[in-house]
Amino acid sequence: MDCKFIEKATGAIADKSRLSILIELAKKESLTNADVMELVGLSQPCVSHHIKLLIDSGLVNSTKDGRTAHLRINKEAMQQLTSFLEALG
Amino acid sequence: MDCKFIEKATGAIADKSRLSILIELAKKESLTNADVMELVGLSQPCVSHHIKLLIDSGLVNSTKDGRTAHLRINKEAMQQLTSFLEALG
DNA sequence: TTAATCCATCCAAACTTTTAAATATATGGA
DNA sequence: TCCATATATTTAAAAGTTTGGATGGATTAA
Repeated sequence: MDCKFIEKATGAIADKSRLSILIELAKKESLTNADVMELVGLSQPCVSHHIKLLIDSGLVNSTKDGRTAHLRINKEAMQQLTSFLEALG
Repeated sequence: MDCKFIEKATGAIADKSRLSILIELAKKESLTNADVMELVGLSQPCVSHHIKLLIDSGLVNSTKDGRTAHLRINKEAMQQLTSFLEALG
């Protein structure tokens, strides 16, 4: 039972902006930082910080294509979180 | 899609002490504040505060029996959270 | 009724998170 | 090379969270 992962993952989700990002990623498969800026209406450094948090939590992956970073949901991590919470209920 | 509930619920889980409480509640069915104090090793006011947060999130229910409060997992809420996260992955 | 128990609330200190301005780094195109 | 674009980092302020001491209300026991 990796509680540290659960804490980080739930903490990453527990914010209006980051939750919007995750919901959008579930629909769109991939987003750039610029897409996220438009989505959440925050400054570029702030968006960059939220994205870093999501990546650090393990729930999101980033791959760089030239100067553009593409975000995706990490389905395995999301599945791991879901299974854990399912076991609590 | 009730984002406010998801934010509150994940925020409630995203803490070492509260996560311990939820894990214990999944095992033991019911706990008193005194049980929780022993479990997490924090002061009574602090435990009371964490429990309030869990109740406010909807993930935990409290019923009072005399002066003793008994906590339980709210399985419906936990299920709702789990379904939401499953849909993200 | 008095004392003890269980929990909630108020307060304040320590710590963490959220946010943006300024700045830095890295890539791509002229 | 030089400039524009995309993202990251640094710094700092404002807001929020975590924690415990003191205190209060309600209930039970003596």
